[in-house]
Amino acid sequence: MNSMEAPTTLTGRPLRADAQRNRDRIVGAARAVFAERGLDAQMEEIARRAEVGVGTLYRHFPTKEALMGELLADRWRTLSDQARESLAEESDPWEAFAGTLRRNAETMSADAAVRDTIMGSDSPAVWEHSEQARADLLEATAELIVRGQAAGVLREDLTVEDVPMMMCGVCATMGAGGPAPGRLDWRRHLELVLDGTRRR
Amino acid sequence: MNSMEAPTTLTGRPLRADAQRNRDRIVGAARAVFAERGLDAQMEEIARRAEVGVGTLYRHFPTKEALMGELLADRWRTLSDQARESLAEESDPWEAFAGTLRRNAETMSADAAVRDTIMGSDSPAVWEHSEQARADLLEATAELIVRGQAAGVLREDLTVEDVPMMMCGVCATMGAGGPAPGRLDWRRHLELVLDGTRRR
DNA sequence: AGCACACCGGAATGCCTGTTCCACTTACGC
DNA sequence: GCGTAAGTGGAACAGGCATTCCGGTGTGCT
Repeated sequence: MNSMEAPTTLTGRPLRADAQRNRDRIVGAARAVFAERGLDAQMEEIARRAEVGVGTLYRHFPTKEALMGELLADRWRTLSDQARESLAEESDPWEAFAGTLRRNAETMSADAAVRDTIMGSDSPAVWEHSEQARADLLEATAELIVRGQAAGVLREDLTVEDVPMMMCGVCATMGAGGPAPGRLDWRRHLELVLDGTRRR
Repeated sequence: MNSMEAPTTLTGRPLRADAQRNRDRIVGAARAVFAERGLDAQMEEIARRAEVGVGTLYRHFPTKEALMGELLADRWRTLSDQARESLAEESDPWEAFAGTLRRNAETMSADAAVRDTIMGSDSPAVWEHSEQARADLLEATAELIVRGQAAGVLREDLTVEDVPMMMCGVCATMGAGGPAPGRLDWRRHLELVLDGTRRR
């Protein structure tokens, strides 16, 4: 689960050994830099961290958005994997639901770029590449909800679409120590929100 | 309530008539442009909309952040005025609390720049100018909470700081039709969150 | 009316960042 | 070993945008 890329070039041939190595380095560096700096990480920094020239970076990914798109799809795979794990392992429907949201929130708290993307003040180009992966995540989420509702622990009117919405909200409070006075505690925020999804 | 500016120049003298007129135009234009474009509105557009040269704009406000800071303080006055109104007019503690949040959310939904500021991925320079106004808002909010808790309609552990946090979350879903697939409905989000603040 | 000085406009400046270009290396099949 | 297509680095380019500069303009006061 959760691999990364078809290692072929457009002519069908497999990537040359050094090219493949560089590609991996770039993806790794991008993951790190995007995670800490968010969507406005700089291409040059990514290149530097990958110990590669910018030119090389652009040989592998046509634009910044394409690069981010790749990572985004991967992140969504992570999230839906985690959801499906809860679905399989956890027998208590409430814990399965709440636990998934908690775990996924934890994941997003470590990646500023996904947060930025989810809160989406940016171009659609980033999203395009990952429709499928996102759909998978929604599917898993839907199952969690149905199960919770069947057990009578989740409000009847809770929708799949509500979850990304709430997560978007929680992500907004994760901005690493922004200038907003008074500490924001996203874990608490999440608990508050979760309580709002409980069957009264 | 809710005025705007000391109309004096640094030498103490009152502003020249035309200067005062321009200043007003600038503030008006800035309010509009910031409201619709958010924090990354462009100075040139503000100047254009105010029918004024950029130079003039900079004569009145040293930087973009200073200008935004001014508007921000004003917005906070709006919000706390609304809170105090509820406090005075509404006798039902729950409605006073929930109504204020609803009204204030409605206000913020009309102003992209405050939203951006609250979600704060930006410089502290903007905030500085409005500490006082923000403190006022928190004070009013605190009263709403205390009253609600006394009446037993709000969870006992709800804090003043929780409110900006939740509002921050709701604001995140207001991004005017961002690229995120599936419509986000901030009003629903707010209701969900409000339910989370209710006494069980 | 006439003079100073406050004000104005907007072209020009400077910086930041994504993207392109191309002379130079290097992997790999023969 | 050699030739060549694939791959590389990083200087240079381009567009966007806040901010500055300064020659010109109009207000307010006497």
